[in-house]
Amino acid sequence: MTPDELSGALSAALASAVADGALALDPAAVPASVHVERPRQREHGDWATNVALQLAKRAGTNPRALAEELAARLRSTPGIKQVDVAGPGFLNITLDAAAAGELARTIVEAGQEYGRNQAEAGKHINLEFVSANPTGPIHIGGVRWAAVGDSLARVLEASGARVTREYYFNDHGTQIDRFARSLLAAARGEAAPEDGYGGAYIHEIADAVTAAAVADGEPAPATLPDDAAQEAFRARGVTMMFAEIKKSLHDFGVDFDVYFHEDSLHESGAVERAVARLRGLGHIFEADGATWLRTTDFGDDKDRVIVKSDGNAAYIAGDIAYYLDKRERGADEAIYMLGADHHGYVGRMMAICAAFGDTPGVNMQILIGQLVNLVKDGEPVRMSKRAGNVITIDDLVDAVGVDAARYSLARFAADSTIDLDLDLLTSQKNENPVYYVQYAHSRTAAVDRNAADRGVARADGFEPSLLDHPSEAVLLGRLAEFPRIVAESAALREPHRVARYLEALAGDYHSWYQAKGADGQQRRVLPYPDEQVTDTHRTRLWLNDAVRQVLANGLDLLGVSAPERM
RNA sequence: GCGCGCGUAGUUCAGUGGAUAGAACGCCGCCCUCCGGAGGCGGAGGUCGCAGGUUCGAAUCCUGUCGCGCGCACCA
Repeated sequence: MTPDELSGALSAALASAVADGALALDPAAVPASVHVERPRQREHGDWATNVALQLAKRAGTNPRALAEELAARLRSTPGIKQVDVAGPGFLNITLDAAAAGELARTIVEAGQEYGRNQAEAGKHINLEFVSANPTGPIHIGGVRWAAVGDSLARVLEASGARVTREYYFNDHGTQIDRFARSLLAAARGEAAPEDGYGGAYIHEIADAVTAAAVADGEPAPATLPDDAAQEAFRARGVTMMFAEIKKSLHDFGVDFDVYFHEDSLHESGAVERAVARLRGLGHIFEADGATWLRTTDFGDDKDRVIVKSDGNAAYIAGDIAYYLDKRERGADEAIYMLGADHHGYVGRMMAICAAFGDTPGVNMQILIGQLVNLVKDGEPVRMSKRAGNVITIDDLVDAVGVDAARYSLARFAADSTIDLDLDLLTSQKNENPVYYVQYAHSRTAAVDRNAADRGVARADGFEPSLLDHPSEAVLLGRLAEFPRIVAESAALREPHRVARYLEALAGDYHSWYQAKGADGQQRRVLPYPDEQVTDTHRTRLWLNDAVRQVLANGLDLLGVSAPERM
C-alpha cells in the first residue's frame, strides 16, 4: 500500500462518516486527499495523519473523538494492520507486512519510472541559471548554481514539466570592453587596466587570440592600432571564453539547451520591439533626455532608465527584451536563479513582468541563492584573483571529481549560505556524503552479482509477507516516500531534498543489510553456499533491487553517477 | 537609513504548524569464522540568537530586537 492509496482510504473513511451522519461536516470541507506522513517515532506506526486535529473544530467535535471515528472505519481496510489514536488526536497507522512489501515489486517493475510524477505536468519552464559573465572562468559561486540548477531542471522534468535550460551571456557593454582591453594589455606586456581583469587566464587567452589570428594569416592583434587591436581581442577573446565556459560546464555534466547572447538582442532589434510594446501599453516616458520604464507602477522602488541620454540602451533593456523573448518562445514560467548579490534586481524584474501584463511570481519566478563562503583554518577567505585563491569550476572538478563536487553543492538549500573548507576539498574527500550514498548503491550491485553466483533470482519468488522485520518496515516506508520527495523538490524548487532523502535511504539500507533477526543471527539477503535457496532470499533480493533502483533514480536527479563498484 | 536573506549540537548543515528537534564530521565504547567495515549498534553533546504574539500545538507563522551577509546607478 502506497501513501497515495492510504491517503485515498482516509478520504473514503471521512466521506463515509459524513455520508451516514456520524460526522457533522460540510461535504465540501472534506479534503480530496489527506496528508499522511512518516512519524519520527517508530512506535507511532508506519504512517500518521493529523487530519482529525485539523477538521475537529469545523466538525463540532474534539480531535480524539473524530480520530476514533475514523480509526474504526479504517480498521476494516485491507492491508491495514493497526490503527491507533494517539496524543491530541493523531491517527497512527501500521500496515500489514504483505501490503507494505508489495511496494518492492512495484518499484522494480517501474524501474526508472519510479519517482516520476505529474506535479508540474503541462508546464513549459524556462530555467535560467549560471549566466556568468564571459570575462573569466566560472568560479565557485557559479558552480553552485550549475549543480543546483541542473538538478532542479532534472527534478522538474521528472515531475512532468518541459524544461529549457538557458544560459544568458552578458556579452554586450562596458565589461566586455574591459575584458578586451585587459587582453590587449596582457598581449603588449602592460599592466592590467585599473578597471580590468588580471589573472593568468587573461594571459592565456591573449596568447591564444594572437596565435589564432596569426594562424589565420592576420597580423598579431597587439600590433594593430588601439581600436582595431581591442576589437580583435574582443571578437576572438569572447568566443574563446564562451568555448571554455561551455566545455567546463559540459565536463561538469551540465549542458544548456540555449546559450543566449545579450548582444543578439541589440543587434536583432529585439530591444526596440520590446520597448515599443511597453510604449504601446503606456508604461514608457521620456525625462532628462532618457527613456524610462515606469516600474514604480508595479511595486519597484524607483523608475528605471532603459535608454540612456547618450542614446545607448541601459542593461535593463536587455532584460526586458530577453524576458519577452522567453515568453514568445513558449515558456509559461521563466525561472531565474540569481545570486544574493543580485537580489536588488527582483523588484525591477517583477515590474517588467507585470508591465507586460503577466503575473509576477507565476510567469516570472526568481530564486535567490546565497553565496558560498570559502574557509581555511576556520577563517573566512575572500576570493581574489590577485591572491590567486580563485576556485574555478575546473579546480573543483580536478580536486574532487564531478560526482563529489555536484553532490556537495546540490545537497544544501540554495537560500542558505554555505561554508566550504578549502582544505577539505583537496584532502578529506571521503567526508562527502556522496560516498555514503554511492557506497549503498554499489553494495546493492554487489548483492546482485553474488545473487547470480548463488543461483538466486527474483523470478516469481516474491512473498511480501516475509518482509516483516522492523528494518524492512522502515526501509519500505522510506522507499514509498520517494515520488513525493521528487514532487516536493520540484514544487518548492529545492532539489537538495532529493540528496537528503538519499542519505536517509542509504542509512536505512545499510541498517537493513546488517540487521539481526530475533535469534540474534545476522539476517542475510543471500543463502550460504550450502544453503537451500528459498523465497525469503528471493523476496529480499526484490527489496534489495528496489533500493538499488531508487538510489539510482535519485542520484540521476542530482547528475551523480551510481557506481556498481567503488 | 531603507530593502532582501540567514542565525538550530564543538563544526558543516537538514527540518514547506505536530508527538521525545535530526544527520554527517569530530569525541567515547562495542560489532567482521561465509552476501562489500567507504558499513552497523550504542553513548556524550542543544535555553532552535533574544523578547513578545497567533493556537489545541511554533525551530517553522506574525511583530519587535540583536548579530552576520548582500543590495540600494542614465555600471554591466
